[in-house]
Amino acid sequence: MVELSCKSEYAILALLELADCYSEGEPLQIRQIAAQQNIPDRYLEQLLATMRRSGLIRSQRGAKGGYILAREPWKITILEVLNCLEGSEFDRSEKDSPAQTVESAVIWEVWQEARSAANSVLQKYTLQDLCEKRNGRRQLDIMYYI
Amino acid sequence: MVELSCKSEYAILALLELADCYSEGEPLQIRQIAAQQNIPDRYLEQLLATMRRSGLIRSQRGAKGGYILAREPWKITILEVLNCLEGSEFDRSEKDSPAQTVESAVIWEVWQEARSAANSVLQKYTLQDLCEKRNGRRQLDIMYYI
DNA sequence: GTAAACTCCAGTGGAGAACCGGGGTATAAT
DNA sequence: ATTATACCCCGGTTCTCCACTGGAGTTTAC
Repeated sequence: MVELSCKSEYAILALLELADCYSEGEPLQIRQIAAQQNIPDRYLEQLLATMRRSGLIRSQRGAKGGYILAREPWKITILEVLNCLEGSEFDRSEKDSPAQTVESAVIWEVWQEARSAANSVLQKYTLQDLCEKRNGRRQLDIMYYI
Repeated sequence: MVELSCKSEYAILALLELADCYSEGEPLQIRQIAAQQNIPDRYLEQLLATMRRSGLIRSQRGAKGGYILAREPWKITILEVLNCLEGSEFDRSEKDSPAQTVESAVIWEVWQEARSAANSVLQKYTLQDLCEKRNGRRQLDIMYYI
């Protein structure tokens, strides 16, 4: 019914890369992330920029520069990431519309209930969780290969 | 994070109208629904057409024609309505993408989990439920008015 | 001071949303 | 039968957003 946008997937993929080398303290560069995850680099650049502006990641300019997570991987939830990207411009004044008619209000409430159900799922997963999930999956793949 | 489309809201509003006069067995006309809920009628026509094609409502052509719910109001869930409208054209072969990389697969699974959490909320509400919610709300409004 | 990175701004192509309009067809009432 | 009333089908339009590209500027390591 609602598809995950390409944008959001790219962003999460990039953050997973950053989470991987977070412990090393060395910044990762756009090019490397883009190559690793097969993302158009000029586009990824924009996504990283918006994530930087909302304080999810930090950037280091100049040669040997790149991006680092602003917090530990287990302190960044998937919900945060998606909110940061999807909610780019919104004046809450009318997006969270008070709803003109009674029926609209009722529909809106149901929709909100569904939304918050989804959100609570997205909130319980951190970047760390996804990394571990992935590692587990990789192990499985290796075992099948043998 | 994800807004309810205008289209879907219109559709549900229209169905609520149809649910209201379902017991009478008389068809309701586009114009009346449009006027009642303030929906552009030529647009509403298209939405009703797609809902008819997917068997949610029935139509009566000619003079004294109009639309009627195909089933009782408590047998139509909000999820059904949304699925019918949003999923217009989809070959499941690649929308439910098997995901190329391991990380994509992991992300996709989390997304599915969130989606199905939202869906189970949308599935538990029927048109009947919304009508009752609305009636309750109207009662409240009257009481406040007094 | 130069190369390697990020930063900002601008624009393009395609897709879908939200419409509008015209001509066709079925049906009830006369 | 004819006519008025409604649905039916198809097409086009405008607008916005997504995914992506490009260029000129800025910061930093060496």
